[in-house]
Amino acid sequence: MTGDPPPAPAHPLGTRLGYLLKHAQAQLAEASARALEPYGVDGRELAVLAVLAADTEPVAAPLSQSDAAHRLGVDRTTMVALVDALEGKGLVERQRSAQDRRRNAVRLTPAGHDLRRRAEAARQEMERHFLAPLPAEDAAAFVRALQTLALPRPSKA
Amino acid sequence: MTGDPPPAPAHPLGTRLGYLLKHAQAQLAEASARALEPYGVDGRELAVLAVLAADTEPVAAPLSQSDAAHRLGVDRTTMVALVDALEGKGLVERQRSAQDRRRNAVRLTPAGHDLRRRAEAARQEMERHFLAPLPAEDAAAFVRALQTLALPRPSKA
DNA sequence: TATTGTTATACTCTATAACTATA
DNA sequence: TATAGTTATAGAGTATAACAATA
Repeated sequence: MTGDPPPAPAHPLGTRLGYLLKHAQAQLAEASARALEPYGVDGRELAVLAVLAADTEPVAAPLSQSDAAHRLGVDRTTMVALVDALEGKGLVERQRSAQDRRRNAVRLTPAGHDLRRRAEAARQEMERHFLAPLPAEDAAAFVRALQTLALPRPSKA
Repeated sequence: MTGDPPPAPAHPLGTRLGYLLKHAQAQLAEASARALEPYGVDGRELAVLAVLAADTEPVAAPLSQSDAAHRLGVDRTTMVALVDALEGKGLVERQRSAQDRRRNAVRLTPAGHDLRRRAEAARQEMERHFLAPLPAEDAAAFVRALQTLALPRPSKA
């Protein structure tokens, strides 16, 4: 009557979403650190460069630190240190806005544009490798599911 | 010739695995905190109770702090504070092992067993709700993919 | 010598509060 | 009054180093 017990999970915590997400992130963070190490930036710094590049390419007004912080989902006080680091590496420049002198226009330098392109390619390659244990369709479905779960949900409207 | 530009991603970072995993975890952490708040434990503490319960139910020797730390994937110094907290809440007991007096046998108290059962039910319900935006099959596939990606890979053998 | 539990310490990431200069 | 940038500070989480007790 008592059926076979379910195959004891090799990892007793392997069914807990919290544990799985935490460790998936840890694995990715390690791979990301390795992949970006030659470029002298970490994942968060590269994300800042990406955000700046995305809204700088047209003739549109460059982003302020607050703008960038908002798009990145971090506090504006966190962005200060981030921009400090990137500026110290010569990848971005601060410039007081003429229209509103409270704001710092943050722009990619030519070196910043160049590094961003190369580091982004490395990141994409790293992500491909990270997802490689999954069949291509599963990998795509995984990313879609993550987007559904991670991006703001309209439920609490 | 130039086809329509790809629908600008509402989130410019919504295709970055690092960003998605980080935010998915943040969403889950929030939901977890809410769900477990009535029980007075957080997700990590509940995971400790689960690990202890899994290996205590048979007559097997109870786990030491090191054992528990290893199964949880945390440092043994981290486990000290975790057991301190759980002991302070009356959910576990430390007992010097008679066979090896260096080791602390950590056991669930009756209150610990009871709370673990109830809090685990709440956690499972929380996870169901968290995954609810996904069709059932996608949710199952997502968890399987996470297991593949999060649990140790034999690649570096 | 090696291991367990422990403490002290330090480091990362990030948020809050308060200040300044501008608006 | 409100906002942008900045600084100082504090908290969470976790790791490393060193020590005592035990093997």
